Amino acid sequence: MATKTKVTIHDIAEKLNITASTVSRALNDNPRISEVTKKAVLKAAKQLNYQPNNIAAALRNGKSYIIGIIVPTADRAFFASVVRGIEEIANKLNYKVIISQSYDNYEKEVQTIDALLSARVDGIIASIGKNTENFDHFKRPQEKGIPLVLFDRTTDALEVSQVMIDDYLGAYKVVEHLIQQGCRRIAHFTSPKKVSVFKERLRGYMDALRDYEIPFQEELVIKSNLQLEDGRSGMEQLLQLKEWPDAVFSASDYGAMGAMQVLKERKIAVPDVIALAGFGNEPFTSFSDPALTTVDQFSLTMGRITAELFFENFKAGPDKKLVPQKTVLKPELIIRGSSLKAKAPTKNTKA
Amino acid sequence: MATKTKVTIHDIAEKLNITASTVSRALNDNPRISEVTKKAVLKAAKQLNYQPNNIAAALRNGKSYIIGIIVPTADRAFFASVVRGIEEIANKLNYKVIISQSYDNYEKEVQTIDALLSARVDGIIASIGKNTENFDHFKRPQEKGIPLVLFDRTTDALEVSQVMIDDYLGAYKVVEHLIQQGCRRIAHFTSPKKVSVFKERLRGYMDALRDYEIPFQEELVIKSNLQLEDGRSGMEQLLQLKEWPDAVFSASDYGAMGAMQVLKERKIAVPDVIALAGFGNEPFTSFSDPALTTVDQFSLTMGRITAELFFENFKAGPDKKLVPQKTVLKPELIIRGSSLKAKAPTKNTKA
DNA sequence: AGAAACGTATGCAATCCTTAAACAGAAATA
DNA sequence: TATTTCTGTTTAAGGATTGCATACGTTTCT
Repeated sequence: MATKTKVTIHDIAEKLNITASTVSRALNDNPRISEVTKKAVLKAAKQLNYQPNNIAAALRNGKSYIIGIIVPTADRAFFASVVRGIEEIANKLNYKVIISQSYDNYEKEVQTIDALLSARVDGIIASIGKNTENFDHFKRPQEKGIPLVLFDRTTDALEVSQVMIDDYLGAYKVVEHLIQQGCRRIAHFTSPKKVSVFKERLRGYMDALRDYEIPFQEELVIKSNLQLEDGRSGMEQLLQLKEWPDAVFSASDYGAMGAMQVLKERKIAVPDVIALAGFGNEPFTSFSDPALTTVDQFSLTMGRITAELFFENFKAGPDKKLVPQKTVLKPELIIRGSSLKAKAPTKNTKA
Repeated sequence: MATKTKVTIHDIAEKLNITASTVSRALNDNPRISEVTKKAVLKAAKQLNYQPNNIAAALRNGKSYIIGIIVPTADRAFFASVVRGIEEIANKLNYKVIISQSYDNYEKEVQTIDALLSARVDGIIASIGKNTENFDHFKRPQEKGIPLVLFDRTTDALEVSQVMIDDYLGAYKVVEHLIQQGCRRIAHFTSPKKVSVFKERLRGYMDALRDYEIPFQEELVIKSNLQLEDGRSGMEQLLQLKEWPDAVFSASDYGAMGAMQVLKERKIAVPDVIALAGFGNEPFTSFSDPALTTVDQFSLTMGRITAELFFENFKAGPDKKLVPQKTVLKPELIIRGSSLKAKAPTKNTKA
C-alpha cells in the first residue's frame, strides 16, 4: 500500500495542507522551516513512500551530481582499480559515476564526450585512448564549463589537471636494477603509439642505459601492442639475434609474461640467462614462477587522488580560472624472482 | 565564438523564427517536420554549438536512458568483466551505466538502491553482497516499476530475472576430474556466508564425492573468506591433519593460489602429492607454475547476456508481468598443470 | 495606547529545458 | 466545396527549487 504511481512533493504538501515549496525546504533541511513542520514532512514522506526525483532537481539546479569516467576498457586491472578509487571518493560526496569505455577507439571517445555532456554530468575524468592524436574533443567540456581531469594516459596538449605516475622514473629504476644485477644487453618492449606513458618509459630506459654507459641498440627495442601474444613474438624475435639479450624490460606486464612463457618453453633460465621485468604490477605478476619484477602504479590510490583533485578543482568553481595541477605519483619498483640473480641480495620484495 | 552560456532549443527556434517544439521534433527526426526545416535546424544547432539537455528530456519523458549497476567491488576481474560486457551492450542501445559498489556491505547496498532510484535510472542490474541476508531492498525497484536483473550472486527469494553460471555443475566437474586423476581425499575451501554460488559449489563437491562413492569428511571442508591469505591458512590447517588430503578444490582462485604458495614453500609437489583446483579462471591462474586448473565463468559473456536479458524484459514494458527468466550458463572446466598427474592425458587445455 | 518595525513561517509564481497532445492554416485532393 | 494531408504553433506538463511576497505575532518607540 501507499505505493501509488509517482509520489511527488506536491502529494506530501497536499496531505499536510502546506505547499510544495515548504515540503521542498523541509526535505532539504532549510533553516527557514520549523522543526515541527520538518518532522511532519519527513513522516509523511515515509508514509507515502516518497522517492526524490533527482532529475527534476538536476534540471532546476543545473547540477546532476554525476561525474563521467572514460577509460579505454573497464576490465583491465589497472583501470578497474582506478574506477574503484574514483567511485569510492565520489560516493562519499554523494556523487554517482557514469562509466564509459572508449575501447581505445578515437571516434568512440569523441562520441562519449558528447554523450556525457548531453547527460549533463558535472565533470569528466578520463584516460586517453591509445589511438587518439587529436585532442579537440577534450576541449569541449571546458568550453561548456564542465571540469575535466585526466589520469595516467594524459597529454600536455591540453590545459587540464592530470594525475599520473612517473613512468620515466619507474622505467629508469627497472633498468638500473637490471644493470645492477649484471645485465648489459637489455631489451625493451614498447608501443608504437604516441602514448605518453610508453614514450616516458622508453625515455627512462634509454637514459638509464646512457647513465651507466651502456650503448643503446636499436635491435633490442621491439614495438608492439604489448599484449601476451606480442610478448611471445617479441621474445621469439629477440632469440633470433646473433647475440641474445640478457634481460627484457617490457613496458607492460602482459608482454613480460608472454616472454616468460616462451623462455620456459625453451628451457631458457629466468633470470639467470635472461632476466625479465614488466610494468604495472598486474595481480598475476606475483603468481608466476618466478614472480615477475615490475613497477607498481598504485592504481587504487591514483583513482582516489584523481577524484580528490577533481573535487578540489570542482569546489573552486567553474569561474575561477585555476591553474591546472599536475600530480605525479612516485611508482614503486617491485623486485621479484624474474630479475634477481642468484648472488644478488633480496630486498624490497612484496607479495 | 558561438559558445555563450547555455544554448537551448529556444535559441535555435528564435534564430530560425520557428517554435521550440518544431526544433525538438526536427532534432528527433519526427516525420511531421519537413526536410527543409530539419536541415535548417541541424545547421543552426551546429552553429550555435547546441548540446541537448538529457536531463530536461528525461524529466519530460520519465526515461533517463541510464541503468544502474551494483557490484560488490568494481576491481575484481570477474565483476570488472561483467561491467564491461554490460556497458558494451548498453552503449549500443544508447544507454549509459552508473556503477556503484556495495563493498559487500548490507547498509551500503540498501542506500545504493535508494540512490539509484532517486537518480531515476531506468533499471538496475546487481550482484548481491556477501553479507546480505534480507532482500527487501531489492523489492523496491520493482514496486516502483524499475526492472531489476541479478547476476552471479543471486537469490531465489526474489521474483526477478537472473543470470548465473551453473556453479553446481562447475564444481562437480572439477571434483570428478580430480577423482579421475586418482585423488581420493579431496579437500574443499568454501565460504561460511549464505551466498548461493558457494553453497552450490559445495553441493557439487559433495555430490561428486557421493557419486564416486568417496566418503564425505567434515575435516576436509575449510570455511573462510577465500582470499589469498585464507588459502594459505587453510592449507596450513590441512597439513596438520594426520592424513593429508591429496587434492584441494577451492571455491575461489585466490584460495587455491594461497594453497599453492604454501605447498611450494614446503616443497610439496603439485599436483603429484597434492593436486589443486580453483574456481573463476582469474587471469593469474594461467600464469602460475604449475598453471591452475579452474572453472571459467565467462564473465564478459555473462555481462553481455545479463544486459541483453535486461533489455529484453525492458522492451516488454513494465506493465507486462513477465515471468522472471533464469539463465544458467554452462561453465567450462579448464584443466591445467595443477591437477594433471603425470600419466593422465592432456585434454581441454586452454591458455 | 497606537503604530511602526521586526522576525518567523510559509505561500506564490516563475524557472530549469524538452516534449507531446491538441489545434490551426495552407495546400492538395476528391 | 468539403476533406485530407502537411507543416507548424500553442499550450501544458514533468518535479523540484527559490526570490519575493504575505500573514501573523511580538517587540519597541513615542
